[in-house]
Amino acid sequence: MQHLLEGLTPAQREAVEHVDGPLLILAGPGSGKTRVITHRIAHLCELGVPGRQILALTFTNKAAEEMRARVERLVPGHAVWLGTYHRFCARLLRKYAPFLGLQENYTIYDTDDSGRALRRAIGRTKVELTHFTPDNLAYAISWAKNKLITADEYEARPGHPLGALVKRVYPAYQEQLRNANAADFDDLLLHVATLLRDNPEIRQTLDERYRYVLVDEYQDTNLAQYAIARALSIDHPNLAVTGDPDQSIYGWRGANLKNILEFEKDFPKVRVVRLEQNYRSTQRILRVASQLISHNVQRKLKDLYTANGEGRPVRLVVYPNQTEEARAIAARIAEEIHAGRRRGRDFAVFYRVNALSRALELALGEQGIPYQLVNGVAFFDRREVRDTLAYLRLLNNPRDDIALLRVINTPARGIGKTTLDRIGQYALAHALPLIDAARDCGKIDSLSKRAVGQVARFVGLFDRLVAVAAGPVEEILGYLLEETGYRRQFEHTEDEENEQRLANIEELLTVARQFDERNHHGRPLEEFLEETSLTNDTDDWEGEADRVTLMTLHASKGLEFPVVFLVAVEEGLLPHERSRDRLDQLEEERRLMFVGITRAREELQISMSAYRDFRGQRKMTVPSPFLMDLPRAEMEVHELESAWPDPFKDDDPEYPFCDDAPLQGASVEQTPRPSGRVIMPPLTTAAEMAGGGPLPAANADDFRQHMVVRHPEYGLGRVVALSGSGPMRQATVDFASAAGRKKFIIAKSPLRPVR
DNA sequence: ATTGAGAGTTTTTTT
DNA sequence: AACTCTCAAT
Repeated sequence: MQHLLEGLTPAQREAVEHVDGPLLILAGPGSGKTRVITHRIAHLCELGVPGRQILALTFTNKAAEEMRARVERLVPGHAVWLGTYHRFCARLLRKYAPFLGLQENYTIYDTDDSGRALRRAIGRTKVELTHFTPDNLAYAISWAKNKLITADEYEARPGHPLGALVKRVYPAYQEQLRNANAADFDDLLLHVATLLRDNPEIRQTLDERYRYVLVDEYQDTNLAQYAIARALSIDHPNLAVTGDPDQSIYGWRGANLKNILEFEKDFPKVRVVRLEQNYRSTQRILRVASQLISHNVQRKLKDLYTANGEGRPVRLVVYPNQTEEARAIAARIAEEIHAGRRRGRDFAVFYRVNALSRALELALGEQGIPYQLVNGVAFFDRREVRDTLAYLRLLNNPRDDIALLRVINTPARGIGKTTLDRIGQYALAHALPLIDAARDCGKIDSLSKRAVGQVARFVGLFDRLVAVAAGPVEEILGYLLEETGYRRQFEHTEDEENEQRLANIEELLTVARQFDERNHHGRPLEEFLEETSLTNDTDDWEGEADRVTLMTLHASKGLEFPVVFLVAVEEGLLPHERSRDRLDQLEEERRLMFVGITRAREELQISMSAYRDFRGQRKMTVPSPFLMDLPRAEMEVHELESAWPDPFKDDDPEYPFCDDAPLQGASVEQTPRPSGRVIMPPLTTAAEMAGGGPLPAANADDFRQHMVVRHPEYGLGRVVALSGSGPMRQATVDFASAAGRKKFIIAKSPLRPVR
């Protein structure tokens, strides 16, 4: 037992040794929170608490996996229930489905599915969507669910047109789901919360069963999650929550900061432990973080301190455009790696939105640096994967109309919209799921003879598939891919896209095989579907892999890296344009940046670029107001006084900056700025960032005839001729500048393609 | 019923 | 820029 307490501070130890009664751990970034939680779980285990009485809830799969691994290492073999809220609820719902009008094989609809269901519901209610989009409605319904407002209970605020619409559509949508034996993400929580509220015996049983409940990232709980945690902690109020109000970044998902701020009201006898010492970052990084977050008004004061060293100055850099930004970062990473000072996995680059990853991917690719994109295009969102899974879902839950609509004509079977409409009408009239209506297609008069034949064939196919649906998932998949002809449509073509599709299908088969190996009980299909619905990526972030990590700020929460780059800190992006108008949203954006900064252990660079291509357009940026919140005086600021172009006489948006800016690494004091607007002209080229070392060679294969390229001395030019190959490949370039026409050996030249 | 062109629209973050 | 949706031609 002693090993669990070794090396802990008194505060940490207090939290770990706490056994009965409510516990609130207020943990700043890098304060060893995960360590405390996992050690506390282990401690409980060693005290003899059976693992099944411990319930640890997280928000992300990543956090859950991390914790599971650490608990397993500390006390192997204890079956603690550890996972995300959604997964916990999904499990519970399997068991108690009938209480909520569902069957145990219910389907979990993700955002895409529920959007489709919602569209159908809108169609059924015949409401006019003149002023709103389905997305508006979806958001409003989700909001209501997070607030524990059911379809029956929903009341529109007087004079709110959207509310009036929701009042009509929400029940219809809910009926869709119920008929399809499906639940959306929000339902998972809402149903369980309702279950616990309306069934005292069940609540009591579960309270008894889950004696010790832990909730991580409590600042991110919404009302439904809050209600669930509370309901499980009435007879046995051993609820331990951890969180940091300054790291609340999910307000848009209904997270309610009050839950953590008022925890002490809910449980007057709570023990509060504050973990404020930071073990992660240098003093400088921490000061930047503190200074930034201190600008939030809605905040409890908190001191962050560390015994770590001063560290290197935090750098603030302005680049001319995002390509330069990405290249400079890539070059810097490459240099550190080649010099043997760092490894790939020491680095992370954070950005506000996924769309910003592309320039970075490209630049890292040019340098040959392996990187890992976290939560980019989610594997399970790809069309072929969704199609295939839809087949599985239909097999598992034949009432899943959304799945049926997805697969009935995929691949094309000559069952078109008209046919489907007619079947849909029949289904509606007879209160049948679509599959049963399809089975009755012979009785539907309006159908053409040909249509009846096609539909009947599909039903036959479906029945053949159902016959194998109890087996291992990989077998079901393999069979259905053949039998449906789904795989065939991508085979025997040269099409690169089709090959990618096939590869993804193979990948899905691998996922299935791995699942089968791990799971030998009960209902493989059902559990496989649950797992895939609640996970968004197969290649979860592997801290082990020696790769540079690229991810959104949201995804970075809970992680740490020796070196962090935070890019595109620009007005409209961070803070995001949709968060500008409301103070609470703006403060959430600031917290988001705070989270990003505090991921860094040793080095941090914050950057923006003067121009950015976004949504297909090149625009001059405005520095993020958050940059004004930073202690610029003690940072290493890279900027030039003179080079900022006049935005009003910008007739050449291509390249407003000279390339040979006399830029040294020395820190430049920030000058006073007029009228609250930061003037931060650019500087810093890839060459400069690389510390004056030789430029990494360009990849000669990237050059094409007519391509626009850039030369640090001659500026922009166009490739007029290419010759040779490999290291001797030459390019002839016409420069716009006085340099005129020049010839280069690409590998030895500093030529770079533009974008 | 299927395909293709053109228009139109969109985009935060996650389960 | 990339994607989806709509509508018309096949």
